[in-house]
Amino acid sequence: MVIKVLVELSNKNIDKTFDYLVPQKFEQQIQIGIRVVVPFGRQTLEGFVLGISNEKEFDYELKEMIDIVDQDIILNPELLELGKYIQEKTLSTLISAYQTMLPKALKAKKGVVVPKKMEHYLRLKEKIEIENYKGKQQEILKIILEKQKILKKEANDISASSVKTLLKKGILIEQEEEVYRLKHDSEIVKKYPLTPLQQKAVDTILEKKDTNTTFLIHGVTGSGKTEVYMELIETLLQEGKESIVLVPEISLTEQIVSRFQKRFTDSIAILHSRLSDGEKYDEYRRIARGEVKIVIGARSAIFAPLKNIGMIIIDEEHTDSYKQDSCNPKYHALDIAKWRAKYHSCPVVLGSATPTLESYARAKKHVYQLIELKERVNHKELPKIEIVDMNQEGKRRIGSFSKSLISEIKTTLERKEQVILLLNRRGYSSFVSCKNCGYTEKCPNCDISLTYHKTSNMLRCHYCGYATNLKTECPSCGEEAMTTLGIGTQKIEEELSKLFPSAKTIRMDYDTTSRKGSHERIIQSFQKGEYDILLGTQMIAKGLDFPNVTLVGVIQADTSLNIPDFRSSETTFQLLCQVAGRSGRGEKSGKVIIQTFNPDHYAIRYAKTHDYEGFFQQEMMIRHKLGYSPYYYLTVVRILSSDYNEAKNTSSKVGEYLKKNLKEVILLGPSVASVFRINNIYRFQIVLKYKNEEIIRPILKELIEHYQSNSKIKIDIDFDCLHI
DNA sequence: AGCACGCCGACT
DNA sequence: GTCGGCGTGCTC
Repeated sequence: MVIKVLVELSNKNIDKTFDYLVPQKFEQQIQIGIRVVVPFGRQTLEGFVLGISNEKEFDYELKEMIDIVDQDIILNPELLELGKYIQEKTLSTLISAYQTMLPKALKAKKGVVVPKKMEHYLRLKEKIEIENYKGKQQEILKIILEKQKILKKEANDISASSVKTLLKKGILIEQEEEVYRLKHDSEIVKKYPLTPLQQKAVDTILEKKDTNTTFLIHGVTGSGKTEVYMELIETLLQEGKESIVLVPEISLTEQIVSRFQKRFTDSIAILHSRLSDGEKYDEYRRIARGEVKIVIGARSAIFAPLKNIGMIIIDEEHTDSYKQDSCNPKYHALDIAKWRAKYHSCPVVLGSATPTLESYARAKKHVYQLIELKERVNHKELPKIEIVDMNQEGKRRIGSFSKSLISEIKTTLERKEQVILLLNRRGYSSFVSCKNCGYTEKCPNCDISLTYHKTSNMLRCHYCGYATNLKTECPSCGEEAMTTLGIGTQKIEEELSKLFPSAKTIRMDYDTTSRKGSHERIIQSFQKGEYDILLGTQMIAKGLDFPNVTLVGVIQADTSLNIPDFRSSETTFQLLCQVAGRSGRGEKSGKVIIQTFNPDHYAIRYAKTHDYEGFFQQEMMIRHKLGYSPYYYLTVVRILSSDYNEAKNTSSKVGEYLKKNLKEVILLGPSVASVFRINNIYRFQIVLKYKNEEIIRPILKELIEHYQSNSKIKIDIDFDCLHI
């Protein structure tokens, strides 16, 4: 027997299988999709079995495989196919596609470490008469009779000496078994009756539950999308069908997840980044063995190896973390969802209060079926939003707080209600703005905020390469106040403690949530009313449901507006709508105050009136005019090298090549990437704007292959990129 | 990733 | 003449 094995060769793009002989003793256990250990050169590696045959194709001597890693199949036929699709779609290696689909413990690796958790159990050796035993011994044996086995630890807690005696007498035997790490506690919760609107949404989707249809639920914040999802899932569950639910990031949507968990108890598996490798392995195994009917998790949960999927739900579908863009393969969970839904012939359900322009445009063109939920379940109006023009505040403001925000916080606290304050600072790319008036310099060619490059002290457009010297004097108001400094949550926290010394504030940002479980702790203590004010970055904007929050304040809406990205208006609008939706979810109606230096910006104006449709129309017009998504697809080709000249020269060469071969494609660049140097690797980029993906794929494939053997240059492609 | 092969500079 | 620098290429 000969097997074809795909091994991981980190770095190098050797993406082919190697053939090995199978020793007789393993032949029975060999299946396509399991992992085996093979000798590779002088090293020993794990790899996936992708093919089995009886004769060798080559005339040289084959080596023998060493061992089998798995009894069960890791890559089932669907995942094997899916990997090929990802390879094709993202032009990445097949092995990297398979590796990203799997939890760490099941990836093919070097040294073999399977994190198994073992426990000692006690079982009966043979049938007994319970009456023959008294006291503690009887107590232990009763449990075993009822549950077949008992944890030795538990039995020891009852009476260690009795355990010893029973073992010695040969009445009990001890066995070691692999166990799951996570406890799945059950707590039955009441089902909320659906509103007529929710019921209608459920009915509409269930009508097509056996078809490969994509639905877009456009539901205002508080319209009860989660209840709709749960109802759909329950209906499918009764038919024996499984569901996947994607949420942006479990720790940020803790409240939603716990509602799912309570309703579906032990038929649900929760996958998220804060599980340990062992816990992830356990959850994955439960899914693969068919012990789980519902999988809820962030992006990678889309690969959950369920075998009879009835529906894939993507909540907050506009979330950009559904696209993996930091490492290869750069895939979007929505594409994977569509592929799997086609495979299982089931619907995809997207939900958002602020869908991406792409999704909403598709819904309008009837590519997706649109479902509107325009009412909150509490039948209250959406919270009233007040825009505060910070240009007009002058001396009235105290620090970062306008007069109206201060007085609203004051009255809200007096009413014993809670406040959420959002500081939507995003630190990843530095742009320069005026401390005095909020002005940000934009590229004359691209209408994109310029990025500050410290090394050259220049402002650059990383779309087209335009560059200008940094001026400290603001071109708008004339003040010497152009600065890269931003305000941070810590500074705001300080100001708050001075303004409202008796209010208890809790801060939630990257710094306060890095420890495991800290999100949950912050959310729970705020929910219990231990704090009056929750101050945080955008991680507080999504999904939280606190009935006692009646005021939401946005400290400075401009920060996200000025990010040098063609989606910055959309991101700002989404963020403002999302965070506004945290207010007035209970019996009392809510209020929102947005502080900004750009009160006339359309993203802010449309957010004020909760006018998604209006924003959509306006933003579509702009995207059309500037030639961005959804009118054009965007793909970015990055040229990376530790040698500056090599990177620069190659990027021009690549630019020439693309220009020559892609006549219908609009090329931007080559220019320096937004982060010009990472880890001493210089980065140049070329942006492709196009209507037909099929044209660019073979050309880019050739480009990758051409540079594959070049050790100095790395070509990195992000198909259908969200950001440039 | 490792490790051998291989083709040029400064040494016992 | 040889020792060793690490660029290039291969691993069933």
